[in-house]
Amino acid sequence: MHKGDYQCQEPSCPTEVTVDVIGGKWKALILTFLLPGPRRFGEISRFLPHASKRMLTLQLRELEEDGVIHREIYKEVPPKVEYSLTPFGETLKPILLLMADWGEKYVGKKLKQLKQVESRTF
Amino acid sequence: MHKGDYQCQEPSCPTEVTVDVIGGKWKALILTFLLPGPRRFGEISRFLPHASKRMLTLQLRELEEDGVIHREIYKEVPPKVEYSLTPFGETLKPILLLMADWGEKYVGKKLKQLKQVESRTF
DNA sequence: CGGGATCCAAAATGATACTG
DNA sequence: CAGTATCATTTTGGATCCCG
Repeated sequence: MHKGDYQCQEPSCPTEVTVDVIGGKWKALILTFLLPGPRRFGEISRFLPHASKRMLTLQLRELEEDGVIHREIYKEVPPKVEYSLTPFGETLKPILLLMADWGEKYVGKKLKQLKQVESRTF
Repeated sequence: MHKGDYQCQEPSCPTEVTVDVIGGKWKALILTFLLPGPRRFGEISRFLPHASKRMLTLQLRELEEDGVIHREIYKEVPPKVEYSLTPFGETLKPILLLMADWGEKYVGKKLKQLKQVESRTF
């Protein structure tokens, strides 16, 4: 069978493609946040208080380049920019929902684990 | 509704938990590779030729700490170490399969995109 | 408001040598 | 074979200032 001899040579490895698109530090979070509908930059920023504006911008640009989100600029003063999932981006929905589900189920486990690490320092 | 006011404060944000577990550079790849059954360190390494032994070790340790993989050491000479999914790790299977499916569908798109970037340099 | 540009600190990763 | 240790380098990320 030699199934073990298959090499994951980017970028032709399927899982690697997906990781490349949604694997960034904040990408899955951003995309999940966009699932219900368009969001302004400030909304995303407030949703992810630990991400700097700079990082957010960088991640949003990459998502845009990959064609999963759309950036709509309203010519107003002050400026207004809305981000939304493209039809292509919508195809990620099943993965994003599954990730949210799994995480919700195991938030407790993760919290307990972090507590143990904390207590080690004392 | 104010749904936009929800803040993703780690580690209690569901999606963030999932990203934390499978979001590492090689983690999704490793876990997917382990789906069919146990694998030796060398097999994983050959599957991911772009990952250094050092990185592989680090990622495997983290996956082990998160309880998604098990490390079985056989007291032999030369040493033999097998990695396998734990029952907990198996719960990630739906996500991993979906990620592989999605990637397979859009490998072409990604390749085309990379070609465009290449041609820009000329 | 939604960024871009720049500089710098810190973290992630690579390269290499060594080991039970 | 399956790592560990150390050092060099690259990549990320934060802080700050500026701008339309």
